[in-house]
Amino acid sequence: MAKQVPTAKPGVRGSRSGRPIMALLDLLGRRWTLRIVWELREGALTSRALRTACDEASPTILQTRLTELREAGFVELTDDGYSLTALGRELFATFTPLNRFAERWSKHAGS
Amino acid sequence: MAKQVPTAKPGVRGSRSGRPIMALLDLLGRRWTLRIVWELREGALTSRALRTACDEASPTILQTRLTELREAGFVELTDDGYSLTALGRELFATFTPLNRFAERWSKHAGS
DNA sequence: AGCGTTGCTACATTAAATGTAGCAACGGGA
DNA sequence: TCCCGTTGCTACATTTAATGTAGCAACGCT
Repeated sequence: MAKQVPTAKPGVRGSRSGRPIMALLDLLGRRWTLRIVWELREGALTSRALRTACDEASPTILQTRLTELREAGFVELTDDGYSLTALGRELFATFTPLNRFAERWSKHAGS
Repeated sequence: MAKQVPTAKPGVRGSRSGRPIMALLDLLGRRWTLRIVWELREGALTSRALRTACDEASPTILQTRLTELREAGFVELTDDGYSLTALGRELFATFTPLNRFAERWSKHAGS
């Protein structure tokens, strides 16, 4: 079963400070998590396709992150492969300004 | 000197794919990075104060992340301690929807 | 049956983070 | 001037996480 409360696993301190943003930052601040959500933005991917999209990251860690993301309710496994849930799509939507910011950042090109 | 191009260090694959968002996701997807930006949101903090804010994270990794964030142009060291640059404040601004999302997520409370 | 794909796991190696300690440099006081 | 607290930062041994390679069982297809 999925967790009933969106609390990130222990391992990174500050995960259970009670502030949801902390749990979220903790979860998103783990390797490949942001990338996975990003790669699923346009639709479902099979585990292998996701692995390819994530530059052949090790299946071990992808599986770990996918499990975490599923427990958090951001990702689900459908007949088409892994896919963002409605909640996951909401999460991705918050990245949109981040993407635009990244473009500006690249123009900035060093301090 | 700071890097001239906002390319995250090697170590995580997909850092130098040419797409700025990838380099940014890579940088932000490292432990404590998001948290540090978050904790600096309201003003400068000394390295010790930041460490306290980050739940006594090890100074080693905080220093590493601060160096990366400085090279990326998001953080600077002022007389008052570590502080977000104008660019860093822009970055933080993109977190605002994330914060609101985190609140919704906590209400959602498991799938 | 045979093949290819799926999601997923084992496990040894390598890399990163942690925790504790402590450094040199600066700034007050006394 | 000497002491004391603070600053930013580093060393280093231990613990934890990620990587890379291999391979499993289950499903679908022909």
